[in-house]
Amino acid sequence: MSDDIKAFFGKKVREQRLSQGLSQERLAERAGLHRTYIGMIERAERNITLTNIEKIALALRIDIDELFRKDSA
Amino acid sequence: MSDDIKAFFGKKVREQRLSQGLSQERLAERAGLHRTYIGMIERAERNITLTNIEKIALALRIDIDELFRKDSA
DNA sequence: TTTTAACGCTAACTATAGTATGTAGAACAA
DNA sequence: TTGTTCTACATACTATAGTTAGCGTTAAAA
Repeated sequence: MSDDIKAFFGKKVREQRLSQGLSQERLAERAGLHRTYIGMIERAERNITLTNIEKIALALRIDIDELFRKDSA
Repeated sequence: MSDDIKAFFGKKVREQRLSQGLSQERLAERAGLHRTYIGMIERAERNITLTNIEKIALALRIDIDELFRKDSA
């Protein structure tokens, strides 16, 4: 349950990142976060906070709620 | 910016909680969190993590993305 | 009144998120 | 080959989230 949500979020980030042809490093630069941190998020190894969720959404140029929508579309 | 999102989220939680006629304490019980913690979230004093975002959404019986939608409707 | 419910706010301890460094390996290009 | 890019992973430090206890206030109920 508490792990599912991290896996869900990580998958969403990876989906969005790859669909935009971004590397983890490029996304990290855009978001002002570290290269390895993005990897940890995608691998569901970190319980990310609200402010970093926002940074990633901004870096992906999408709304936050899109990172939580169940239908990927 | 990093504070706006906390305020935005806190307002959303409060809106939803009040619209369901719940006290902070009742919501806290449902979510398995502490009374004062819910207050801190609503007052934008805490940078909440993903797993607690999920707990609150579950306690409010709504999807997480609803807590991030800009149109309250 | 006083009792109760709800909330704000402070303070403090413990757990862990945030952040960075370094190593290794796969894939592909020169 | 050698070099580059991308990613996984393993630590590890420090900043802060998670959590609880306690006190004060307001408002309504008894």
